[in-house]
Amino acid sequence: MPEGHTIHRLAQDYAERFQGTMPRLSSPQGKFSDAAALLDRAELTRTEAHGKHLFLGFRDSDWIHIHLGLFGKVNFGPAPAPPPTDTVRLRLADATSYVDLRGPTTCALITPTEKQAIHDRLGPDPLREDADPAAAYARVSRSRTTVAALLMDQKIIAGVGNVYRAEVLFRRGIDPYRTGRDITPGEWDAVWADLAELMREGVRLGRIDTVRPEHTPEAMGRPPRVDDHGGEVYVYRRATQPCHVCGTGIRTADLAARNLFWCPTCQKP
DNA sequence: AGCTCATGGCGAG
DNA sequence: TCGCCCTGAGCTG
Repeated sequence: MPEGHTIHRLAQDYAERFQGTMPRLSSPQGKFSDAAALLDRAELTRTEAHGKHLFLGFRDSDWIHIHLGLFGKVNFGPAPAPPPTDTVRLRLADATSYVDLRGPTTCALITPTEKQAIHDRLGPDPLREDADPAAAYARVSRSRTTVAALLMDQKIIAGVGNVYRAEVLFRRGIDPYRTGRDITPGEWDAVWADLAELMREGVRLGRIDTVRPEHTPEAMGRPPRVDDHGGEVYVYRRATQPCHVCGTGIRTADLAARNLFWCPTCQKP
């Protein structure tokens, strides 16, 4: 379940196992059979991530565009690959390993032109070298929309999802309902820098950890936290529980069909 | 067995 | 803003 860090990690993992090899491609589910047949035993030449979009490059100019959506999952394993279940959209397999893709919103064969169009409609990605935070701020600072909604808008900044949005706003002490035009350049710089650091750590660890050392359960004398999404966070899915910093009950609300979480004390208007 | 919910995003109105 | 698409886990009964 994917925010940008997951996708960048997947780009690395696909490359580590298959780059330079000519894997078998198949679509046991059937929805990607034609393209899989076309690229069967073609060389995987490179992989790339931009925000939540994953690109697998074959030969010189064939790309598979993958977007996991909310439900998509990727599972790697060692050869021999087990018989696939009927929900596997795409399997890559070679002599040493296999990888199964299930439930993606998108899995499509695209041209370099179509790939470029996807890059063009995405905002800068804090995990990419070519990212320009000023381009994002130019749009944020002109908008009357809430900063919480802007952070989820992939045209403005690519790769941030519901967890990073809630956590970075908490860490910077920013009320989620402030508007974009109310965010100062200094605040945006700090949000961007924080996201870049948190997401890089997310790629490395494969999970979202946002709690500073001084606020961990051990440091605060609290019992160790058990959470079903795996990471240590300040506010995400902690509605009504006490804030790790000030003890105020964490609040939650619907914002653009997603659950928003924040501390009304630590995040001042 | 059926319901609800989840780190996402699209198109219609 | 709503409905819809993709899947699976964790409930309830």
